[in-house]
Amino acid sequence: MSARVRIKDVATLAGVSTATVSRALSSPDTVGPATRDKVMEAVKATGYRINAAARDLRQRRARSILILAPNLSNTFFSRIFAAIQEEASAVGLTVQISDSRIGRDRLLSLGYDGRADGIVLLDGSLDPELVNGWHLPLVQLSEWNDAYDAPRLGIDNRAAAGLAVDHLADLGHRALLHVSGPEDNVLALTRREGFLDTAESRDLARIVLPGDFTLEAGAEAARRWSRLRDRPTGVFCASDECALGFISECVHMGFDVPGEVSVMGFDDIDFADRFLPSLTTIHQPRKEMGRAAARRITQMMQGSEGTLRRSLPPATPIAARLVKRSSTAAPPAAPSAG
Amino acid sequence: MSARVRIKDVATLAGVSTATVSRALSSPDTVGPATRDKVMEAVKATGYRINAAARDLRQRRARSILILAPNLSNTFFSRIFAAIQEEASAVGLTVQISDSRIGRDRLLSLGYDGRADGIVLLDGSLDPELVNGWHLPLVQLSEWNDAYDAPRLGIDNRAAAGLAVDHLADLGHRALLHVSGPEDNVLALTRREGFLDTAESRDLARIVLPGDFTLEAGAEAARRWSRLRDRPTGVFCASDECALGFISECVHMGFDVPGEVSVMGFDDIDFADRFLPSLTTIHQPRKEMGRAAARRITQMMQGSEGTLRRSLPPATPIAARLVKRSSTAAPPAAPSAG
DNA sequence: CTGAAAGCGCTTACAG
DNA sequence: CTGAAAGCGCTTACAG
Repeated sequence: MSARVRIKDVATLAGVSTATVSRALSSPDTVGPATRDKVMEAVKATGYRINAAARDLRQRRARSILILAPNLSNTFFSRIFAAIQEEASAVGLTVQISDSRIGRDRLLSLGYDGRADGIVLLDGSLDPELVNGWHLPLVQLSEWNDAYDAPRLGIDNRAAAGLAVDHLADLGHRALLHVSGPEDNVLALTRREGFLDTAESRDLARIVLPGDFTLEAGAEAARRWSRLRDRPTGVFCASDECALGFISECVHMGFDVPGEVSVMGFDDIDFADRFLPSLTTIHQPRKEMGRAAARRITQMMQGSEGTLRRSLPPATPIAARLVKRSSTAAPPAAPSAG
Repeated sequence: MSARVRIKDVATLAGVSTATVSRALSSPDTVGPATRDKVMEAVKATGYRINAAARDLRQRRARSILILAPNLSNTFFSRIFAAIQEEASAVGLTVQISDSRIGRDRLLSLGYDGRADGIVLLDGSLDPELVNGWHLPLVQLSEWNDAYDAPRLGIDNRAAAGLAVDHLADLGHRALLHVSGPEDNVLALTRREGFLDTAESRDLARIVLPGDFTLEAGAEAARRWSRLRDRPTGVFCASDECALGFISECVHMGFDVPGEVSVMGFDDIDFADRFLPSLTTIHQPRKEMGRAAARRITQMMQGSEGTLRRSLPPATPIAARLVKRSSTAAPPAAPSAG
């Protein structure tokens, strides 16, 4: 009933010291059975719950993982968050989620304000000096930065982009367009590289248009594509959202997908399967990624303080795979290009 | 450089007491200018950051908002999370996000473990006794439960469902289908009531099919709809995901949307606009909802401890509105029903 | 304007 | 097996 029951209240009621209450709760077998029962009864009677803030301060650990992502409203992240939360919760850890674009000073504090003792970082664009200045276990997930001194988890984006190009080439496309992500984004860069390299090795014509992973960027790219003299018949977008925007705009302009142009994405978000046409894409196992990151950071948090960030055994690699659906097909028989 | 700089280290370096360092940092004008400069210099030199856990314990506040939602991977929530985070961050509060389905005991602790001092609850299905047992300011967002003793923010779901029915009726539909959400969900219940009441008042035939807000539930409902003898020509789904699943399955089965059947959703998620056909739906201002909740909980947290939960001025009501797009149209001229 | 001291609510060597 | 005491790293009346 009362707003705040402290350990002292329980101790008084049970007629023991606070030390004993603490022990009865955290390591019951170090306490005599009779005492234990008395304590448990008092706990029940008072409705006592440990004040985590006090325990954390005393033990100098927060039992909390901080997730830092560049955009909380991005659909791609939500399933990853859920997976991390699930894993963390199972081992008694709480999860804090914060936008990684909250400003340098605030970000600096987060790294060592005593409220988190491990970080899962989904942003490769932060200042490495800042990130490496955090004295906390850190795991990079999805995005990464070679200058961060921390293990990284994620798929091989370059190879995955190659899978996409191979798929379009195998269907018979001879000219490809890639709609890229933001200029400075490591995922965008590696996917673009994978696109260009594989397209070159398969001797395909290739163009890259800028984008930023969003629906609107895809739509804009479609408009630019439509004005091209020699329109590529195969399009590989750097994200599913972008691909859905591209297809949507194509259809609005009167093009048939995949009849006139094949379009594929990257990520395999939930909607990919239900879009019309359903979207051929590269599947990223987001749940698996989240779980792997959670496990890894948990390991690192349990390790001794002296453990070097890089010194843990490598995680199981995470595999991306091609998912063929209805948005890609053989190019039109009559070439649209002169 | 060193892993942990404490306030004592700063005090020693600056040649003052820890009290002075604390004051220089939290209320600079209560400290002499020369002293202040010395302290600031020492802070800079050591790279000191306040240990939030210690400050929180001492001040008995955590400067943190806890968001509790029934499913972190639900697309509907992501933009709300982002908005709350943004608002909270602006006033120096951190945000913790947790799944509200983590189990009774864990949930109980969350309410008063000293790590959060305000809760935004997006789940109306928790045990009211548990929720009301939390001695923390609480705001209900989107979902609600009349047994929770806390203010609620969100749209009028019943009226919004009426908007949907009116739209279909105005187009000329005489028989409607509603695909509902989970049986025990308050949003599902009120939307269904709004559907039934308005359909009755407009003298329309009406059927309800079960669902659970998901893409797959929508697809399943579409299959059931297709087997109906007298197929309703107007369909109102309790969520956008459900509507997209419904449409997708209809198209796969060979039906034209909206030529043969009009389908609309609820929420106006990002994809609604880009789906093919674009989705007529009820717009919920998710960003506004998140901001309103963040502001409200912040107010409540600043209020005196004695402030009753319900005693604050009512928040500005949040308005839902109909967004007409391409998934709804007049019913087919030749009625499909005998 | 500044410092010594108490205390937030716990946990944990240290004795016994 | 149990308790008294110290201490996690801060902040804040209370003196001066």
